[in-house]
Amino acid sequence: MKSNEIRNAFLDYFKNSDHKVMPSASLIPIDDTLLFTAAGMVPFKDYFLGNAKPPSNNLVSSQKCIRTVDIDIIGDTDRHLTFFEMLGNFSIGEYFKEDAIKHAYIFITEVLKINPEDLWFTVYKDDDESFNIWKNVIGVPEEKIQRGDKDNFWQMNIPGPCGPCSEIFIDRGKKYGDDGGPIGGGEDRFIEIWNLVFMESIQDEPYNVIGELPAKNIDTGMGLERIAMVLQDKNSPFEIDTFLPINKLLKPKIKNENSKFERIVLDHMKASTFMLSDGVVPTNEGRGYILRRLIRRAIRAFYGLTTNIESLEFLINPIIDIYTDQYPDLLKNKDKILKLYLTEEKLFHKTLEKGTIEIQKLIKDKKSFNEDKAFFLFETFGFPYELTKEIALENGITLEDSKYMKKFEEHQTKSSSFKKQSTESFKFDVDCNIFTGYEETKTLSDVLMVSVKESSTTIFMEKNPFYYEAGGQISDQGKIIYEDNEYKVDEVIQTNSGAIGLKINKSLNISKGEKVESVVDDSFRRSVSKSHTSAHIVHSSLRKILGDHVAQAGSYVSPGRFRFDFSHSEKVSSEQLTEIFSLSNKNVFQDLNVSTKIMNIDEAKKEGALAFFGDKYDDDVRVVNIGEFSKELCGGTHVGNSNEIGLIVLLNESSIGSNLRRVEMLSGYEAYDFMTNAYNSYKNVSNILKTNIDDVPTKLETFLNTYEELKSKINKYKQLENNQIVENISNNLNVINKFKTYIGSIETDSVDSLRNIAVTAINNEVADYVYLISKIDNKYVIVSMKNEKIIKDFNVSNLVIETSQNYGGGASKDETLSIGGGPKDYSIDKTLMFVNENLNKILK
RNA sequence: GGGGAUGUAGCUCAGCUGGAAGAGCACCUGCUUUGCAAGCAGGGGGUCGUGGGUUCAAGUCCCAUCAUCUCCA
Repeated sequence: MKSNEIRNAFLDYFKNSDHKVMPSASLIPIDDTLLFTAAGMVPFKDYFLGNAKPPSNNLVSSQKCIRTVDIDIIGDTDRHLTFFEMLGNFSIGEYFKEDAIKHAYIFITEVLKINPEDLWFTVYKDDDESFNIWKNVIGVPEEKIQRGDKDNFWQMNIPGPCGPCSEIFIDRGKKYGDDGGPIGGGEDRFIEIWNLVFMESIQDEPYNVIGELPAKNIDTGMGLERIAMVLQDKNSPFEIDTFLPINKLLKPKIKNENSKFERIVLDHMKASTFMLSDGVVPTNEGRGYILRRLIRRAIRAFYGLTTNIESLEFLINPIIDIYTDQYPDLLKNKDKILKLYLTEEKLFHKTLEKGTIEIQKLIKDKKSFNEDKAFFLFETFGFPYELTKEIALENGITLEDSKYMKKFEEHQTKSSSFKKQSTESFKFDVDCNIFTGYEETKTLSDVLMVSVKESSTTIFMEKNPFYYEAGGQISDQGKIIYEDNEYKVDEVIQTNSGAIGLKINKSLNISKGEKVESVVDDSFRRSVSKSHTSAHIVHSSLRKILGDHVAQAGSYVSPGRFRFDFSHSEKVSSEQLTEIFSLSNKNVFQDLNVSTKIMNIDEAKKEGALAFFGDKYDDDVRVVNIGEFSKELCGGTHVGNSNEIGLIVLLNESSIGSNLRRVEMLSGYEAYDFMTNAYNSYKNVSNILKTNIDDVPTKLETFLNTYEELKSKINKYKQLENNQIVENISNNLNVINKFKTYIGSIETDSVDSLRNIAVTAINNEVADYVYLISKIDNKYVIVSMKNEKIIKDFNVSNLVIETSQNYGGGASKDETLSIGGGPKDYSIDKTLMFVNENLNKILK
């Protein structure tokens, strides 16, 4: 069976068993605590946690996934992949163990027609219920059901649902390993194909089971690549139909066989293609960094396979072809994928070149080149260790992996010292309170819960107009009114379950059931909304002027001020910026109606609404329309009409990492204020220049030109003045033993001049030795110079250092030209006398 | 979030224990040549990332900050 057929068979089977088919979500989860969608249930997390209502209690999906925990072992095993598709059926509080097991068994044996005799099963050690279902309901022989420990218990790293699971294995026969079943037998022989998770318990913070879940859930996952491998009778997933076309292209380029490298290239290029398509941009942190590592590892592995330096670009189009039916976005994003991939490849080449230069520098000193240096190269320049090792070997240096790894681990522990988040956790037994902030800024409501801690009170109302920081928009500010007293809201907080609470830094005596009015600061809210709507307009303009590859990478929306980060690989030219912001403001002045609509996700996508981070999975999403100009999924607050924004002003465009740019802007009154100040300054300039505003640039230019002319004239005069002084010197020379010397105090205005005088006197051979002292800005400066061709064996700096000490300073140690001085007062005459005496002794 | 490195002419970079801002390429002018990175002579171009501090004196030392690269989380 082809992968496509398996996928369709799976979806069809469950569709016919009363499941709703859900499309594959983006690889970037909405949940920002996760790096990637790593399992089929990730997009449904909120349903399982009870934070949102599912469109149907029974769901089925084929979900694209990225799993990077074992990135380092990819290629070493037959089983691991970075990118894979997860087939899964889910039940939120409807069917449980028995039906889940039945469905799985029927699908595997009847639809996929796998011989029941090849199947093995595991259950959690205490889970007799599942054991009995397999044994009695399905009729599996007892010896083929094994009891496992941790591997058969599913839990997340947060307090919440957890539960035992049952796994289905296929015995691939003796040639793949030892007897003994999945627990105890050969790993490559007994292949896990399906994991059935029975969410039935609740765990607390250190992950101990503390009770039963009121609504029990089913979450299952079957790796498509793995089942395809079994059905297509291949040794590894790299040989199945979704790898075949690219494998065929790679094979002819291979000069040095290495199955690990080969697998890395295939796997990582596929994963990278999907990640790029879903909007991940290679950068140096978070998701982008994972992507960068994947791309770079692929390139490095490819270099291990071939002798021709060639781009791996040739694999991208075929990968898109393989998946284009199932994931049409790939084709749509083709240009973006290729462009971003190639810039990353180029960047990596640069890194390698730079690293090569650095290693050549370090390896010159062969004795001191060691594992520490190798790690330094890796850590600071990203130069791969294997390459360092090779180059070291060419230079007769052997590096020990264990020493290198020790450095690596030190670095890891140093980096992982994370700062503790001080999130207070509230046990809150109400789903969610109601957000009224879209309609009003003042709400009178019942108090649901109050938490008093030390000197602060956090109040949860049934209804609440305060916006909690999300989608870049900062939390609202305001107050609450209780028994005619007003209290400032110091912080808006959100519980794990999504309820919004207002924290007041005072101890208040309010109890459940009382009425409290919460009031959002109106002008604050209006100001934020102006910025948020502006951000959408700018986003749209950026895409129109720069292209569709522009994707939001983050934003910050506050009153009057907002910024927008987006993927783009080069500096935005000032012409483009002008275009972008004139387009944005034109739309502001177009009086575009801003409307929000709750609509079906598919419908919204069909209409081309832009989604920020991945796709929302509620059937109903909130879409913000700004006329026809912008359409985005968004939960934030907005103005009613674009003209309320007033004005959008660009402050700055900059880079915030490779492939990431940031624009910072002002909106509303702040924009006006900025422009007015700018205009006033400009007007001031025109007043100072005594010209009208339009002529400022030309006038300024002529001024600058004359300034330059004058400057050079002054320099000329200064030179003349200096020459005068030099001439004066020439008339007052003291000849000591044929050497023409001058020792004296000079009146001048800068160190530069003094030095210049000395240099002119010596270079023009007016004198053979000068010692000049000058008082400039209440400090003493001494310059002494000799003609090194005539006076040898004499270090002029000695005298300068010695005399400078009287002034509380020091001097340079140059033998020919020494500069020194100091801030303390000391008699110039005495100094000159001292120098005279000493010079006489030295030169005679 | 934590570590490491870098920021000097349009580009690539040098600048040691503080003491006269440099090289190569590119550019401009002239000459010589008209053939593969042409040669010779001359020239323009720098707030030494930014802001403080120490010092008689900071590209160089200290502090802060920004940007870029890189590793880890």
